[in-house]
Amino acid sequence: MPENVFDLSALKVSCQRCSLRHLCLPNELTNGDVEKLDDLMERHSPLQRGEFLFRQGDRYRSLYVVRSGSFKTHHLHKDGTESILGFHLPGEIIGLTGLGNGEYHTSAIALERATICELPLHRLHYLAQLLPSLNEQLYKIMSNRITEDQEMLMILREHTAQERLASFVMSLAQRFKHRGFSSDNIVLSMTRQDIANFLGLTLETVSRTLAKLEKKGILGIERRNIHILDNDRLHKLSRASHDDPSGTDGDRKGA
Amino acid sequence: MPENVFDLSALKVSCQRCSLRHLCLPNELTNGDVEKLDDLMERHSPLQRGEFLFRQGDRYRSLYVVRSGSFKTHHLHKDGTESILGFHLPGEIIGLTGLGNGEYHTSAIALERATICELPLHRLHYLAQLLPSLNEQLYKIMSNRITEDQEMLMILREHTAQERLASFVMSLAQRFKHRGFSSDNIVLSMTRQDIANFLGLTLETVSRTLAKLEKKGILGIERRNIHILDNDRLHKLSRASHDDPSGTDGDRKGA
DNA sequence: CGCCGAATTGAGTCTATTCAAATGTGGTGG
DNA sequence: CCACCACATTTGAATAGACTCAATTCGGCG
Repeated sequence: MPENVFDLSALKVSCQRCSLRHLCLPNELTNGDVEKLDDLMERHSPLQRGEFLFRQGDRYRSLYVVRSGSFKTHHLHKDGTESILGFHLPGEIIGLTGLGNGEYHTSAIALERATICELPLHRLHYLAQLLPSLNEQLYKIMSNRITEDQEMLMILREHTAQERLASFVMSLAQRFKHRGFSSDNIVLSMTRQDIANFLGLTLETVSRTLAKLEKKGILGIERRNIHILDNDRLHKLSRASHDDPSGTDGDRKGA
Repeated sequence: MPENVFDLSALKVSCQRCSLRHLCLPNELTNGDVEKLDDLMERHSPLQRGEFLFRQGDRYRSLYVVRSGSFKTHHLHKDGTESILGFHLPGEIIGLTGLGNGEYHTSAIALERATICELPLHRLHYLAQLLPSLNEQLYKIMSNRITEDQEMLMILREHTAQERLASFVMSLAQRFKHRGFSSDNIVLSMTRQDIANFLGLTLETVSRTLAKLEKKGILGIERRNIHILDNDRLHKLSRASHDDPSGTDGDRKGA
């Protein structure tokens, strides 16, 4: 790649000049505080696709922020099956779980070539004194994370396959948009199986449902590339049953 | 009940003498620190069944700890339906969501007569400086909460009605046990509808499934009272499909 | 005693699953 | 260049678990 504007790993990185600054830990911090934070953070060489950032059961080391690329976190059950707990885009935090008992209870895996910033645990300990505003920021981040997980709970409990997929696509689109990327042309870095696992469906159902959304003219799908053709109808599908009783699509759930 | 040993609201309460001390915020704090915390906390007169502790959309006020009784938190959708996000027993924290955007995104309702302790937000702000160990404790609590929500996600995605119910009952039993109550005789303070909503099922399915567990001799059920008759089989049912491939019960999911 | 909500029980339906096979894609090596 | 393999994805048919609709029972309370 001759000119990759977003390949942050090639630059001498700093929070201050990072394009993700407003999405990430430094959000809402003063310039002086960002400078202090900068000294606490560590950077590393990129991870390749499939590489582990940490493994379930590892002693808790650090809080991580995705700088480029994407990750998935998953929990491994004793019988070998896995549960995907989330996908993580640039600017998002990995490693909020595990502070409680001192070890990660999930594994984090790069879905593509990716870079991260690291905030080691031992620095977290005196961070509250050094950077009170970052301490508050961390409270907010964790609180938001709880809220997000709870929203996911609601989606899983009350939504059909179609609604889950619609929510999933919209969520990704919004997160892309928030990062300055196109919001109606998203690239999936995960497999259908990963999506199915995350949404509590089978990969067949994901495939079928995406095909159905394509046939309706709501999405354009070519392998990992998804074009959002009709945002309004997608939005209606994603939460129609709860927040918007109207609907223009033909087939609906139930009698 | 003429002599209710656990009716803490009748005592002049303090964290130091509170029987919940080791379950609650003061956990792992030194005596001196608990004394400081004591000064930050506020107590109130009891709430009656059905009373709101706070409502969705209220400006964020405080972190709450259940002292006695129980609560449910739920999110109200625009169409009037509700999603129950959790049940809260003595020693458990309410109000971790909402720190992020400054307002509660759920409502908290007493399921029975209940008392709470309150830690106002404006005190949280300087708490990090005053009580560094409590600050760390709060990180742990929030981290654990994220972990719990994620475990709930896994249950909802991969478990049948029977497995969900088994997990739910076991979770309650463990939490009761942890509080010094009987672990094989639990009293439900919530309705079947609440349980169904929480587990992503219908109340009919909850009723039927509980009946099935009773017929198997695993549970004894009389209205809101549940006796755990066969803990081993209950445990197997709750997560047999993932963490324990063996099973002694007759009917299983799938082919 | 009768009302009302909570809970149980029954019958039929539907969504998503399971099992199965085919298609497509990318990479490897002859 | 193309055969071949591994893997992801699509598509089809049948099954099953949970849902919806509906009626009944139970229990508390005025």
